[in-house]
Amino acid sequence: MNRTIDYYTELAQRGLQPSVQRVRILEFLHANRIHPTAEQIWLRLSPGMPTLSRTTVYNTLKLFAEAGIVQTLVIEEKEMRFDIDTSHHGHFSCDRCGTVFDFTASALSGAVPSELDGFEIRERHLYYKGLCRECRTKERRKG
Amino acid sequence: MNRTIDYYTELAQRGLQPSVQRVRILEFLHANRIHPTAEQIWLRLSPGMPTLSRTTVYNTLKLFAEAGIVQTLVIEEKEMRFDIDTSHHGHFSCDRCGTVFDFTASALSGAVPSELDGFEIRERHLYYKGLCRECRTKERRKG
DNA sequence: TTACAATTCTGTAATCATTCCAAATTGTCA
DNA sequence: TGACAATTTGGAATGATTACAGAATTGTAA
Ligand SMILES: [Mn+2]
Ligand SMILES: [Mn+2]
Ligand SMILES: [Zn+2]
Ligand SMILES: [Zn+2]
Repeated sequence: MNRTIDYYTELAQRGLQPSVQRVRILEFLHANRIHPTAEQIWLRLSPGMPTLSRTTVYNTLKLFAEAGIVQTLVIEEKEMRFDIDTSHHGHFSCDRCGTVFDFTASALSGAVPSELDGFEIRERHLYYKGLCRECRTKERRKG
Repeated sequence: MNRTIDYYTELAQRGLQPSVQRVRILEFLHANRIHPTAEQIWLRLSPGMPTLSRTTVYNTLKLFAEAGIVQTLVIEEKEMRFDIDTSHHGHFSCDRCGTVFDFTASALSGAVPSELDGFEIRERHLYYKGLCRECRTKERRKG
């Protein structure tokens, strides 16, 4: 089982040229389901690809988003996150540790309120914010 | 009926000093339910208050958010919007004209999925993106 | 009122994620 | 191999937001 080949062909089948950079970024997204930012991806890949440019990471993620390979999450101001899981699900962002958790959300698949009759809905997002279980425990210990 | 006095006392009751700038910004938010950005508020208020600083608008909105007077919306990357309506409701953002619409969303009041047992939920947001009715019509005409 | 401290406001500089852009590199195919 | 197109690179530009330090305003007590 050669993952690199898998992702190489996945890109080719979608009509995207499977450059080394694109395959590595796609690999990273599949292997690290952490809703990373562009910067996080660059930080993790650049040791193994010293010439990798931040701009390439940004360009590639934009390309992937347009091709429907990833969905973009805007939860915190300023930083965009990328999710290789494009299915309908909700996100919980911890204010303390910054982790973004997935959760099942039937609300995203149900009917649209009549107030939006005639609107064309292209994306639906549900996100919660607060403290994750671990961080909540830690906060309690401190008081 | 003197709105200025109303908002003056509203701030005072919340323990916030009702400065001229704060009252004007609060007035604006009540009168213009457009989920404005800080920049929009500044652009609309500065003609009548030539010395108003952008920084003051940002500081005041942060203060209002901490006091629970407004809720902050992060829908588009980079720009934060402010909503004087802090009740649970969903938002639809039009990709074409940028307008942010409200809609009723029972999903925001319901039960939390068991995946988030033990989590402390502080905020819930539901937002859709796409084309509003008007923009959809315009797009169709063009083909 | 007056004086002084505390709070608020102002304007410029700094920050930082993202985008722009032109040059360099790589891929395609005759 | 040679030409042309697509992709990558890295440094500069952008733009919303924040930091900061001095100026203005307000509150308080004599
Ligand atoms: Mn996810
Ligand atoms: Mn609203
Ligand atoms: Zn946490
Ligand atoms: Zn529209």
